[in-house]
Amino acid sequence: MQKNPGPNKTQAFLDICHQHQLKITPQREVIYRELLKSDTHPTADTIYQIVKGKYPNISYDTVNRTLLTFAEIGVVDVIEIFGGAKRFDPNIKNHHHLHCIQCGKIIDFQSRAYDNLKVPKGLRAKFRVISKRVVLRGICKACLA
Amino acid sequence: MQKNPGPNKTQAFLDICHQHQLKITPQREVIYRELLKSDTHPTADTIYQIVKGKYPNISYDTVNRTLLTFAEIGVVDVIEIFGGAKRFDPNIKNHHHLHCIQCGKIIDFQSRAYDNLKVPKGLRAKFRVISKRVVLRGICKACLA
DNA sequence: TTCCTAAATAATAATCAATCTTATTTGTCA
DNA sequence: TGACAAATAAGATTGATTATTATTTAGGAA
Repeated sequence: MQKNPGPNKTQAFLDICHQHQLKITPQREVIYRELLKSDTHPTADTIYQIVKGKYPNISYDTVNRTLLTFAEIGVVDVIEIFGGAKRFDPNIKNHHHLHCIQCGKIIDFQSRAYDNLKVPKGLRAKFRVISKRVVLRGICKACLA
Repeated sequence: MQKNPGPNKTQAFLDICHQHQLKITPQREVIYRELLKSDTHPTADTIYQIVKGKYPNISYDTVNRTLLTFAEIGVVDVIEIFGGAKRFDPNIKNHHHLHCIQCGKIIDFQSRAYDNLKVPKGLRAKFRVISKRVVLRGICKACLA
């Protein structure tokens, strides 16, 4: 029972690439596909290691650049983790983070309430808010045990 | 009219060092003093450049290690900025961030409402929350102009 | 279909932040 | 004061990311 990206997501990806005048290359396709299959916020290097199994000639730079390009056109999200490499997340729905300060793990969660947080009145004149994210730092279940 | 750290803050700093059995070295004192004077969330390198003016022999490693030590004993806060070096913040009161995605600036703000955010019910069993931070990403006033 | 061109890639070098190693120096306490 | 553990300086090392450049290729035009 493997998670299946489904043709819909893949098609949407191709459409967005076209919208942005990005060429569809085998590298981009395989990178996107592998990222979709993942559920652990992989780093560029993790994706690189996986993809290299199928395309031994691919370079790390291509993987990293491609993932950043994906972030620019909005098909993936980039997560910055304290003290570590960037992580890429195919889940682009607005979400928030649990950050375990023991093991460093980042866990996504959804919260309608957090999505709808009110921006403090005093700020509205000084800053145009585009997105909101709540980061809860603490200890995850595994580390508590 | 320069911002003055004041003897109280300095004394509190010395006390906390003693509590943690940290030796009081000239390097630690000057690094702490310069960080207190700053209001721009400097990086380790920024502090290094400033301190080097007074102690030409100080090494980057010492500045960086010292700042991390300060973070461990809770006298400074560490901020992770998307795609950049760690930044250090002498303001350890709970606070939140505006992150301008244009110029990269981080602006602190206080919000009682955000401090008191409710943790979603479903999470409480899975995660022990220690601190909460809201990051509002958008465009700052200067960049809007 | 074939050709052309701009875009993308691979390979490598360079950069930047952060950490480690080791010899030396220095706070702190007895 | 003297001893010793802690801290520092200097330089090397690691790891992630970005830049450079020559080569290849996707995709539109003829």
